[in-house]
This record gives sequence, structure tokens and C-alpha cells, in this order.
Amino acid sequence: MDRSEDDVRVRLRQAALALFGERGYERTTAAEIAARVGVTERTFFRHFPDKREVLFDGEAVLRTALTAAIAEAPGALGPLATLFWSFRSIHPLLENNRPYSEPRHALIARTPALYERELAKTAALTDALADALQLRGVADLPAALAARTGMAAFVHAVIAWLEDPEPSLGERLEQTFAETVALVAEAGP
Amino acid sequence: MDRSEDDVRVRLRQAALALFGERGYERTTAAEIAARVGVTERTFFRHFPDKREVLFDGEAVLRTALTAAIAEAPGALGPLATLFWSFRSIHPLLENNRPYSEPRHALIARTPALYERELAKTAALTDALADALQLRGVADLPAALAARTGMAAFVHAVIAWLEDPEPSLGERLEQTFAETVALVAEAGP
DNA sequence: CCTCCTGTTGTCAGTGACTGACATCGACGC
DNA sequence: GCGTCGATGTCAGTCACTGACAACAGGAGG
Repeated sequence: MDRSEDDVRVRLRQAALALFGERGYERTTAAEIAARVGVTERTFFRHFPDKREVLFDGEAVLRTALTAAIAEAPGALGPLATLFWSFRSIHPLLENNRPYSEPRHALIARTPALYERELAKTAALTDALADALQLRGVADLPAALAARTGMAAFVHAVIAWLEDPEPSLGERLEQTFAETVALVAEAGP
Repeated sequence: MDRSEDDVRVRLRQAALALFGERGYERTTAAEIAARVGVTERTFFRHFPDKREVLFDGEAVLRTALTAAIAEAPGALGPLATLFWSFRSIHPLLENNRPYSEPRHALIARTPALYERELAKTAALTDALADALQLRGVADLPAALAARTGMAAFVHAVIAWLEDPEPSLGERLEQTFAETVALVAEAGP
């Protein structure tokens, strides 16, 4: 209906983020988001399977970047070292994205329904990491365990960085990796 | 309406589990669950804030057991060792619960909406573990990281055991802890 | 230029998860 | 017997989603 049909999807995403920021997620309806873009509620749900998903469109980017990094990691590295290497290699991507991801994180953190969805995306990403490790020859269960352990560290670092940019993400990652190693070493014997 | 008002809540939970098992989660309505127990849909939603929650009533038990165990763990243990000790100490509780938790897990695993809620519960549990560690004097961020890392191992072991009882949960836990230590040691230097 | 095809959108009706407001009813203390 | 309180029923309403069908645009082929 409006000019520039270029990408209704993109405009829906922007409108949703704006409205969620203004009134909060719960108090904005899908119809309102659609109206701001000049389309129908029905059209909204043709572009996104549900109202939450409008905020999680970029997830695929991170997944492909990470699985690609895992595939390209030096062959000598073990499973967890591979993951650490991959997290390091994509951190510029996240740093550049901060202007978008930081307010988004604040919104998600204060909205239970969105937080649940975020956890689901993280779980899916964890599975993707495990699959990527298997492609490198790591066995089934060890790959899953390594993926879980690696993601624990990665998420810890990213969240700490989103809530306080003080140490850069790169530093946060290094420190978290080191801390993980120390933590587990002390629990070993 | 029916005899034995003893605990509508318990009967709702049982009816829900039965119906979900028969028809699947998506194709059973809250009204049907309520009807089977002889109450109104409205009553269902007075006992459970939403339809998913009916399956996650026992979560508090696990949380209290684990936080109590953390408080009682030997003082000399470091953060992660404390968690491992606590997981070990409650594994009989889970073993006894298997007849209930195994079909429940199967249902959750094949129902995205329920899987999301399970992840949220696990995240809440992780936070509780972090808090319990802080009560032992562990600092803020290290406690959070240890909780995430420990939960990664714990969840890995429990899920593997739920999907195949072959090695007992106790054995799964020991093996997972050892595997985690090995995994991280190799990624350290 | 007409036509057919395909992809995107609008329209409409319907289901089901929840919520607030208010009435009811039985147990219980007094 | 009476007032109170907690659990429940009733009813109306909102909102997330879905299926079915019509409308309409632009592009391909004649």
C-alpha cells in the first residue's frame, strides 16, 4: 500500500523494534506494528511465524558465521579450542552490531516471553556448533558437551559485554576463556 | 464439583500430562484439561499462569534441593567442584523420578513451545545456582560463569541419561565431569 | 497488446490462550 | 445464625495466530 515495497519485512522489523521500545513488547499488538508500516496484521504473520520472531531475524547470520569459522579453524585444535578460536574470529561482527544489539538485549532482558525465545535461539545455535564439530570428526556426545561448554563461556562474555562495554568484547572473551580453564582445572583433581 | 477437592492442582497436572500424551500438546486445549477434572477453564488458569506451566510444577523441588546441597557442600571446594558435588548428591532424587520425567522429556523434546519453557526453567535454575555460590563467597561474575559451565555438564548428563538409561545417571555424571575436565585442559595451553 | 502465471497482499471468519469483573457457595470462627 | 474468606463459576473481551479465498501487480510468452 505504501511507497517503497522494497522490503516490507525490513520495515516491519524496524517498526516492531521502535514500538517495543516505546510501549514495551506486551503492550504493542501485531496489528499496530503492521499498521505503522501500512500493511495488514495478516501480512505481518506471513513474514514472521509469530510476534516474537520479528526480533530474531538476524540469528541465521551469526550461525552461518560461526559454523563457517569452525570449518576453517586450524585442524590441530581440539573441540573446545576450536570453539574458542571461532568465537574470537567473529567478535568484530558483534562489536559492529552493538548499536543494534544493545538496546535489543535490554528489551529482551526485561521481557520474559522474548527471553524464552532468545534461549531457544541459543540452544539451536549450540546444536549447530555441535554439528559443525562433528563435521571435523568429533564424536556425537563429546561434540554436544563441548558445544554446551563453549556456549556457556561465549554467552557469559557477550552478556557481560552487552551490559557494560567497559572491557571490549575481545578482552571479555579472553578473560572468560582463561577463567573457564582455571575454574575447571581447580575442579579436576 | 467432583469428589475429592483434595487437590485440584494435582489432578489438573495429571490430566494435562495424560491428554498431552494422547493427542499432543498443541491439540489439547486448556478447556479440555479442565473438563476432565471437572472444573472450568478459568479455574485452570487460576492454578497455572499459562498452559505450559502445568508441566513444570516440580521445578521448585529441584531448585531447593540443589541450592541446599550447595550450601552444605564442604567448604574447601572451589565453585565448580561445589556444583559437581551438589549434582552428585541429588542424583538419587532424579533416578527415583525417572518414571515420570522420562515420558515428560520425550513430550517436551518434540514440542517446541514446551522446549522453550524448559530452557527458561533451566536458565532460572542456573541463576539460582549462581546465587547459591555467591552465598559461599564466590564473586558475582565468576559465580555466574561457574553456574553456566556446571549446568552445561549437568544438563548434558541428564539428557543423555533420559534418552538412554544404559549407564546410570551417577555414571553419566562422573563421566561427563571427567570429560569436561579433559576437554578444557586440552584447550587451556 | 492480450493472456496466463505467480507472488504478495487484503479480507473475513474462526479458534484458542489468557484476563478482569462480578456473583456464588461452602467451610470456618464467632 | 452470621460475617468472612478462599476457591470456583460465569461472562465478556482482547489478542495471537490460521485457513480460505479474492484481488491485484508485474513478468513471460504468444
